[in-house]
Amino acid sequence: MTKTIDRPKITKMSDLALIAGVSKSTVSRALAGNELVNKETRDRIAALAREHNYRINTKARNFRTKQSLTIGLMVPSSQSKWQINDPFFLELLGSIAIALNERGHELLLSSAKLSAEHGIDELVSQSHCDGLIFIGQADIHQQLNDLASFNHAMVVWGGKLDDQKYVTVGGDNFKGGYEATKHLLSLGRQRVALLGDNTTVEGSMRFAGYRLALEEAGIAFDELLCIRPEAVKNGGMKAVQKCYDSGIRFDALFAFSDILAMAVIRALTPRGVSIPDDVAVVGYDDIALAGYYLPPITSIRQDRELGGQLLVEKLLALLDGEQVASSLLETTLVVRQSSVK
Amino acid sequence: MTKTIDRPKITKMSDLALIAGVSKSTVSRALAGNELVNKETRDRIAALAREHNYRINTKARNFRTKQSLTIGLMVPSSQSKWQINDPFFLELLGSIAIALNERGHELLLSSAKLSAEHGIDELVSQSHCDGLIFIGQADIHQQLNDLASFNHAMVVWGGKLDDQKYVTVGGDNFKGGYEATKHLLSLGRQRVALLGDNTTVEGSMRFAGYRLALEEAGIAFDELLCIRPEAVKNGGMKAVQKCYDSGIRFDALFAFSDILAMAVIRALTPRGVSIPDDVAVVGYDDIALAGYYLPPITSIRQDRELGGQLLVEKLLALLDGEQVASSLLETTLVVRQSSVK
DNA sequence: TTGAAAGCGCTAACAA
DNA sequence: TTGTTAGCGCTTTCAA
Repeated sequence: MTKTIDRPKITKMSDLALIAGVSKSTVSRALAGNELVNKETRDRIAALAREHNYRINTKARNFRTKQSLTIGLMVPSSQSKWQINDPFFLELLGSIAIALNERGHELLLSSAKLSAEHGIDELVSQSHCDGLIFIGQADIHQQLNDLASFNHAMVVWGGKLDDQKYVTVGGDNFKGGYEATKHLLSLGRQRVALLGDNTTVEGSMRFAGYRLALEEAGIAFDELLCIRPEAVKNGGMKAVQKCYDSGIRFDALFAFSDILAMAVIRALTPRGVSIPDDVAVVGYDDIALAGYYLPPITSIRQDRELGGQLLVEKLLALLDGEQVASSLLETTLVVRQSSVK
Repeated sequence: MTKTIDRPKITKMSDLALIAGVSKSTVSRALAGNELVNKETRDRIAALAREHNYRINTKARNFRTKQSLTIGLMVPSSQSKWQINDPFFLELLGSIAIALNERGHELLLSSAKLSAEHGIDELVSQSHCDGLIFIGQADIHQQLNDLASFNHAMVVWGGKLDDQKYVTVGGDNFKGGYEATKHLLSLGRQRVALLGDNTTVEGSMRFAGYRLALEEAGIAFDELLCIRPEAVKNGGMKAVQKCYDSGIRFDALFAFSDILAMAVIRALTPRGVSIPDDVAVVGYDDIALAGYYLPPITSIRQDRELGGQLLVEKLLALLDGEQVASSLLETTLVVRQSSVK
């Protein structure tokens, strides 16, 4: 009786070692590119591995080396669901994924909501990743600080705060707010309204920029022109409608996001207000669709490619035990037809 | 000399076992909620774990159990970069993340491009996940089939094909195309143009629906009215402009995505064409921004919440060794002002 | 330059 | 109901 000898399936290092006629350790070293192993032997083992379709077991490897080459991404949200309704975040996400991948890491998406019982630290220790990227500080600055002091490798997309213990990468919100407003004023507009939440970290800085620009132009700040989006669906549009219908008039508006800028346009157009003739509008973030709108939206651009790259670089540096500083990214004004015909 | 006895840091199960006065195995069972262990003991150990801030080592656990509770998500792209420029995919991504999380799984984002040297199977074996979700079949149907026959747990968002060996969840593209066209015809429009790539799996089915609707209305198909977006930035807009400027006229247009519908509107509006008076436009996907556009865009809605949920359920069932069938999701027409005043 | 051996922290078969 | 024991597949000292 002849046994059918089909090539045995190579699933572990020891199998490959057997075939190669060397020890497990040598295979391990060879596959890791360790120079201790003869270049010749190394190549031979690599070839053998390829030939037998052997792939190192990452789970065993990660377990043994106590690292995963995986980075977790969290989008803090006080809401119950994973709410990346902000296209900007999504675009940033893409650039982070690319940057990580180029460096041989994987990206783990955490849809986890933060709550009292399930704090961040629980998430962190549960998640199978070496480091963390947070997109947005929202209202969890304190929690982030706590986490950072626990010595977790983490970076945050957002603004820099005085007492902050974590590393951030973020656009210059102050400058962005300043430039948006200045642009509107330079068009000769006198009554520049504001639409956005100025209680968040980012919002308050944009607000400060807005105020400075007004001040420099010698225009008094008018609380009535500060519109807060309501916390409901189409909240931005409703707030603007309410404001306008109450008789308040303005000839320009700076919105804290492109989505809000679109809301303004949708609110005012049906009321016979022409954009930009009657009201010039500037948004923020310059999301892809900003240029697709009608009229195309003037916006403050934040470089998400660079942002994602920096977040990743800093985090990996942190993991290597290096000292890392926060970065403030340049913003640029992209002029389109929502402000200038 | 007195030794300072600070509470030892509990990092492994055996430590906790020592404290609890039981064996490692019992702790393991207790923490896993195994009913074999006395409810009393179980609770005691759980309390102890919490008290000592012990968290099970997931890497060791995953290694041992040969599973990771992690699902990989891939967006096939022939491009060199991770191109989720399609907002619909991003919204689907969100619902997948939520569905996975509710079931205790994590989501690994693969930004990997597919190429000749680095095929899918390599990606799969490299990645640390139990199963895979593909968003879109694009042009890799054959590769997906190969992969599926290799017995990989995988589900695909997309259309169902005859020779397909993998499980899909997707909208009814045929019906979607049919309804979009029928809607336009029901408005009394006679010359319904089409904007989209009808060579993809999804596109060809929408195209078939379009043709059927025309046929039923007794309107001859006109090749000239089929506009293909160019493979460049703003390709949709350019293609429509070129078509229009060459003198071709139509009174309605069905676009294969909302983004394309926006492109149509941007292309025609400056030429004095009124939407929807002169040309009624229908898009596809009903992305969040479709309702935000000016005019708001009539669109074929695909239920992404349900889609994400089904993808996840099917994949987990597959992992449990169950037999799973593909799903065709209902589409609904959402009428807005781009087609009806 | 290579091999032998120990062990990462956990689970699960088997025994008690 | 609990404990004992034997690994999972890999990396890494240490010794040769």
